[in-house]
Amino acid sequence: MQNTSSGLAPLVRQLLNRSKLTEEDQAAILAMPHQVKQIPALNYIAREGDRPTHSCALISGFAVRHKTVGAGGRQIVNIHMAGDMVDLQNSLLACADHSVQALTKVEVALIPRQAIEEIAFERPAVGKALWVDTLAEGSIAREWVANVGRRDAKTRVAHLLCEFAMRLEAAGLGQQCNYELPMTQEQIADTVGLTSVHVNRTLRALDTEGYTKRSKRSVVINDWKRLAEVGDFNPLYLHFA
Amino acid sequence: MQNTSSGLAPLVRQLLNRSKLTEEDQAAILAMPHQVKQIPALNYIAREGDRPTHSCALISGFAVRHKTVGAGGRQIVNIHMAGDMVDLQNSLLACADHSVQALTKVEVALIPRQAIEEIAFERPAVGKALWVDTLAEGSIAREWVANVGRRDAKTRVAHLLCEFAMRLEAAGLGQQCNYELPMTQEQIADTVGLTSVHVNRTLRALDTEGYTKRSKRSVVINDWKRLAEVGDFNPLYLHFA
DNA sequence: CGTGTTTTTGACTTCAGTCAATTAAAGTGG
DNA sequence: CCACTTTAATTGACTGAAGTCAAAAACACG
Repeated sequence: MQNTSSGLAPLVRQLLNRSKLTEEDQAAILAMPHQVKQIPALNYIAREGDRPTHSCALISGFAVRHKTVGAGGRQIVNIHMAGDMVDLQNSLLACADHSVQALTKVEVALIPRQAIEEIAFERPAVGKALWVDTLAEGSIAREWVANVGRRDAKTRVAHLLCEFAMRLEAAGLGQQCNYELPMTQEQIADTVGLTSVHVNRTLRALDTEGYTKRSKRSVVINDWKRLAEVGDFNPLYLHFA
Repeated sequence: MQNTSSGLAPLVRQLLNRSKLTEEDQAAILAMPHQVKQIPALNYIAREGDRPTHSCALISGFAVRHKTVGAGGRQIVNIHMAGDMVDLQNSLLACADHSVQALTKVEVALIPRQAIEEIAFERPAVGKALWVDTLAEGSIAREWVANVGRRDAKTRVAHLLCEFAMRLEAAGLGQQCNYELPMTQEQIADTVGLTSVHVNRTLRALDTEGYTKRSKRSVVINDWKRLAEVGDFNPLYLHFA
């Protein structure tokens, strides 16, 4: 398998956003055994209750992790893009406590659990990079707790737009101030803990007040600083080196 | 340092809730260099923006991690009890994105960052246990996103009471259906994303409707199953083995 | 005891949800 | 390429859960 053609190249790219890795370490990651799989939009990559045997890295497309609550609602608890490990969570822990769903058509690399554990402990730098990614993911989840717990609708939505912008750019998938948001307003609602109707009104307000310019799914951020301000957005929690 | 008297005994106990560790591995954890420190209630163990040089395991008492949002509110994003690693997060990542505050008088063990990294890679079982704990913590954060994002007040509060009950019992610090909740109603409010007034009304309602019996800070759960039901509580996400 | 939290309660407000209908966009098959 | 469906976005009128403000009661503690 040639390095640059490995399906795991996006994973390496993302890990480098938070950790240093030698050429050798990078090559070792690229050389991990894996199987590429296509998944159509809205299909499930994993389901709550699964006991997965493989870890899964996103090669292209977008996916979310979500939970279903008793009252029938759903809450999106993570958004994933190319290069993200989608379920280290599901791999080291015995049982999935949430589902992973493709938002768009998606390509994933399935990596045997064993291979992840081996590389993590044979190559400490790689192990540490994966661990750091796990921590960063936890950090993002905590920021989301604060976002849905203590911010009003406008701030919440603006915050999401900012986070997505920065992560996209870090993943090399778009520009921070001009990108495609691959989500319906209903999916945004399930992410920020609002209803789709209110998300609609809020997005509209952000447009009207000149923070953004949207058409279809495309988002143009007119003034990053101003949007970051209404969104109470401080990128520290993303832990990009 | 004798094993049973090591300040790190609670840490080992907690790790065993999610991972298997040989006697040898356990001894190695207990033997990590560390310094015990007392911290009075409400003091800070770490502050947002710190660049910590030590990791910190809780030996006794309770602590929270919280974030401050622009509008002046605060959101508690984690609750910690004896045996929890309070800031692996802060230790492997460069910069703390939240503060850690003692809820009660607290004893912590400060462990040099280096020592954590060494043991993690010299003893894969220990490294994996720490990693699993990191993942479990992320899992709890995700459940909190769902709790705050998609559940109503009564459900949220009941869920918190259930989570606390289970974690206390797992940590060997109390009984699942009869424990002391070391938080004011205002702190509960900052945890579940409500106001203290509404938390008061909600706790009262749970009492009136017979789910719980409270006096001061003590909580008695009359019927676990019923409370878990209104709280939409499924302990899977805690990932106790 | 007195002072300062914490808990409780009541009256009123508001932000976001609900319900329902309309418009716009994106597919689909002939 | 056009009628036909389906999904997504938008808008308006009304509701309701939780927030705000303010004051009283109950504790906790030096």
